[in-house]
Amino acid sequence: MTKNEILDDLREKILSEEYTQGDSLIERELCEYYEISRTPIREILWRLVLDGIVEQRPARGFFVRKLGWEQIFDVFQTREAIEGMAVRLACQRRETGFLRDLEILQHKLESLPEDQVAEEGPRYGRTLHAMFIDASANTLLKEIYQKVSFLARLTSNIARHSSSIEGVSRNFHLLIIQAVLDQDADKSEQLMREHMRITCRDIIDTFYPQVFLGKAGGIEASGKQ
Amino acid sequence: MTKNEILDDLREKILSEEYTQGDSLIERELCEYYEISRTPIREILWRLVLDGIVEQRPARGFFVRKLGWEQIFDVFQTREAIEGMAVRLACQRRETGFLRDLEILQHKLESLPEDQVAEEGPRYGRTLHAMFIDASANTLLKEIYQKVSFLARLTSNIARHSSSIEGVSRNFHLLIIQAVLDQDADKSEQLMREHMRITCRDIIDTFYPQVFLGKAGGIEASGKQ
DNA sequence: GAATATCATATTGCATGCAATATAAATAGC
DNA sequence: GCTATTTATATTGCATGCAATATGATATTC
Repeated sequence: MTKNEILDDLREKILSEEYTQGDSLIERELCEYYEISRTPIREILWRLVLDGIVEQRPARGFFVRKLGWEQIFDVFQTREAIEGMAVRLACQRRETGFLRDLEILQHKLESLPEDQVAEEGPRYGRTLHAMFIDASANTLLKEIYQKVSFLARLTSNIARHSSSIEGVSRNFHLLIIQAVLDQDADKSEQLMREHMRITCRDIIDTFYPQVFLGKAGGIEASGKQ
Repeated sequence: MTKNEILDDLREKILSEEYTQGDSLIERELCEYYEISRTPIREILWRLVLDGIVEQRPARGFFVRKLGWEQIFDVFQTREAIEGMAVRLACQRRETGFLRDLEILQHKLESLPEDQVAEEGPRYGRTLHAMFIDASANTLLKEIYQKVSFLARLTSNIARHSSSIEGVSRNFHLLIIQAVLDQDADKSEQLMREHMRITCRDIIDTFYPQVFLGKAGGIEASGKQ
């Protein structure tokens, strides 16, 4: 295994929760498993810190980042900011390649049978969101999104494959695509932000229903002060 | 010098452009200068990569990140997204400590004599922006802002101390503070975003006036495609 | 003289031994 | 029996030698 392959393998193991969140990543164990020495392993671990999914504590070592349910809000609020701006910027793009790709995805989403939305939807969704980030032509936004998307996977592995949530998402994706094709920057951003807020809310409702004790205050009353 | 002191020292040297952007950071030279060995120096360099101001290229080493003028747009667009969301979230905060600090800053800004705006303004500005990020109570947003603020310093060291730009910024800061005190989330976000767009534009106009050749297209016509 | 190939040097990549520190387990004191 | 202290172990932190690679200079060919 090359160093990059080890990096990808370890990242995948963390994202698929083969390692439990909060687990200590012991250098010697990783050395023995991957049959390389501590120095390159440490470099790999620093790269995963850069990805946001591992953290390093001085004199303690490296740990798989632990994200509580309340961090779901943090991730979605950040996505709302980042992806809202990205899709706004993407509206300026008129390259035929980008527009063509967008229309292809539009048709695929439109013609997706209801019973396949839960299975195929998430993949299309990831592609679409990444396309907007690319189209923003903002390297810093892209750099940040990389990290945020890893954390999104880490917070909501479980949320995938819920057919009702994916159905709503597909409708948002179609509306957003149309807004971008129409070069309506305000509308595209507004839709993307609403998409993030609603998806966040749906995930909480579905997987952490106890969070909204009464429905009085919504998020404010939920424990995130 | 402890390792943390070396980290701070090196970061400061990079941010103050004692190292030229794009420069190679040679491990052995740093070792001799700081009188420690390569292993801890490499750890320090990885932390600076995490700060966004250093980049690592395999088999080539570490380099001071090089940001062209066109990256100023990237940084301000990202700040617009991040800080717009942060100030929106900050509007929810009603802790007396936060509100008091805000009012103290408000009075300081109001009573700041015109001829001291260029000198004192930037410092108050940094404090205020950091306060909003803190008040957002979003750890991910804060984490990202850390990096973005370093890059902001790296792109626009020169922009500080321009009294006309700082005068405009002060006025925005006062308006934003009032919006937050009034808990007007929409207005606070809208003002923060406008603040970022205008500051970006002013910096380009002042320090890179050749960018807007004709004033036909604005940013779109400027070279950032 | 220009382009290419070869070689010398500088720099990073890797492995590993020892030191310092944190964790836990066992023991002593109350 | 519980707490505090000591001791033992496990793990990271640091330094350094050697290997692999990239860079730059020199020489060689056309």
